[in-house]
Amino acid sequence: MDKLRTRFAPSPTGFMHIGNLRSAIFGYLMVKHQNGDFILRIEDTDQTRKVEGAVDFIYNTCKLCGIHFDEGPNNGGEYGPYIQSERLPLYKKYAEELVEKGAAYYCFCTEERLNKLRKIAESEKRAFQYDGHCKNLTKEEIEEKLKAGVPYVIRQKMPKDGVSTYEDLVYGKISVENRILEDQILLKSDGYPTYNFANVVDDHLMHINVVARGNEYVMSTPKYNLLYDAFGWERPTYIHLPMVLGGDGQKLSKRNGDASFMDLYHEGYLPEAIVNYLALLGWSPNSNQEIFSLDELIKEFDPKRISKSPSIYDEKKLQWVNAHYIKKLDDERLFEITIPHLKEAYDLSQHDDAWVKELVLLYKDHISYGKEIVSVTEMFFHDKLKLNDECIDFMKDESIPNTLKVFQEEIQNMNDWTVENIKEAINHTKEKAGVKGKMLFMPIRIQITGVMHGPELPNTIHLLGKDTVLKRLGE
RNA sequence: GACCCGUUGGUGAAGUGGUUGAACACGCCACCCUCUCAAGGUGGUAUUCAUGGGUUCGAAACCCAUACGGGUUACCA
Repeated sequence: MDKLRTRFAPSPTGFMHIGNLRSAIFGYLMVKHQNGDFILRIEDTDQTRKVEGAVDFIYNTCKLCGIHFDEGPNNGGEYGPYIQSERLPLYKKYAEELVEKGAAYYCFCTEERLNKLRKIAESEKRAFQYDGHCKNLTKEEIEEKLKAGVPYVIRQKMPKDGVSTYEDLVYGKISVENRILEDQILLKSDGYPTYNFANVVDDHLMHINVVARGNEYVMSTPKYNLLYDAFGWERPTYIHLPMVLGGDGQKLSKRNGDASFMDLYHEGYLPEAIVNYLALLGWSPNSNQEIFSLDELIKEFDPKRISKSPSIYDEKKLQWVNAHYIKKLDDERLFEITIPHLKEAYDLSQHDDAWVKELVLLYKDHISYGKEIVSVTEMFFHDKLKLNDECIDFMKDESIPNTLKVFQEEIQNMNDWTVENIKEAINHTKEKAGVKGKMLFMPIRIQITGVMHGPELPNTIHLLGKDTVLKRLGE
C-alpha cells in the first residue's frame, strides 16, 4: 500500500478557529498513525480574502500544537509550489485538457443571462441550475469568441442521469443522483480555478490519497470524483468530519462562546490541552482514557471511531483538560502563561520576580487556564476588602477580636518574615487565645484576605507582606 | 423547495441483536480530606436511547415512515 498522504488546505484568512484546527488534527492523526505525510497547501484562489502573514500564522499555530508539515510553502517539498495562486498555469492547462476530453466546455454566458435564469427559476420555485446553454457550441463558434476575447469560464460537463456513489470512511456509502449535479465552473473568467477544481488537480498532483475535510463537502464529493474519473486519476479515500457547533447548537461564532485557537492560547490555555480536547470532539478512543499526548493520539487514532453527528464545543470540559495539564506543567511554562496576565492587570512594580513567581506557584492547582490567575489573586492587589454576608456573619463571634489581637501582636513581634515563622505565630495564637481549627484560621483569613477560601494561609500571609497584613489586621 | 447527513443524559460519548434494568468523562450535588477553597478520594444525579410503526424469541442497535436539527444548492472556500 502506498504511503498515506493528506493535506491541510486552509484559506489564508489569518484566523484559525477551533473547527479548522480540529480538521487539521484529525488529518494529521490519520496519516501519522501510519507514518504518512502531512502537507500544507494554501488555498488562496479567492484573492479578495487574502490576508498578509497568514501563512506564517498557520505555521505558528500548528507548530504550537505539535503538528508539523512534511511539505508546504515554508518548508518546500517535491510537489510545490504549495500556494495555489502560484500554480495558476497548471489549472488552465488541466481545464483545457478536460475540454479536449469532452468532460468540460467553454461557457460564454454573461452574468446578466445567468441572473435572468436565476430569477426565472426563483419565480417558478425551482432550484437554479445552469442550463447548459454553451454546451453545444460548435468548434467554430468557440474559436470565434475566444479570438474576439469574449470572457469565458470552463464548466464541468455532468452526466444527466444515473447515480454517483462513493464510500466515505465516516459516513459509509453516499449516493447522489447525477441530475442534481450542476455543470459547475472549473475555471473562472479571471483565469483562477474554483476551489473545487484546484482541489482535485492539486490533490492529484501532490499525490494526496486521503482527503479529510468538513462534512459540508459530503454532497459535492461526487463532482470531485467525476473529475478524477474524467482525468483517469485514482480517487482518494474520503473522511468527512462532523461539524463542531457552539453551545447553542449553532455554528461556531464569537457569539456563542467560540474562541479561535489564538484567543484560547493567549488566555493561557495550553496547546497540548487544546489538541487533546479537540481530538475528543467527534472521536473517541477504544478505551476510557481521556488524557492523551499527541503521540498517544497518533497511536490510538482510528477514523472508524469518528462519530457522524455534530459535536458541541464545551469550554468547561476544555478547562478541565487544561487544568489537568497545568498541574503537571513545569514552573517555567506556568510562569509564561500567567505572569504576563498579572502584569497586564496589576501594578507589579512593588514586587520582585521571586515574589510574583511564588504567588503563581501558590495558585498552580487552583487555576484552569493562565488568565484565571488574575481574578483569583485580586486580594493581593486591591486593599479594599469587601466582605460578603457569610464572612460578616462569621465575624460576629465574640472570640474573634481577641484572636485577631493576639495574632496581630505575634506578627508585630516577628523578626524574620518567613512562612515558618508565620506558622509559628498561628500556633502561638492558638495557645494564647485558646481557639483552634476553624475559629482560629477563619478570622485571620477573613480579616486579612477578605474571603473565606484560598490557598494555604501561612503562604498567603507571607506573600501579602508584613505591612499589608498589619494594616489589614488593624482595620 | 430539492437533495445529502444526523438524532443516546445539560455536555463529550461507549454501544454495532441477548451479562445494558445503557459504560466512561465533563458538569452538578453530597460526603471524606482540609482552617477554607481548589486539587484528590468516595458516592449520587440525569439519557428507556427523537416519535410511530414494523422485522425478531429478543432492538438503542436492522427496515420503513414522521418530526426535529444541520449541510449543500455561488465565477466563496
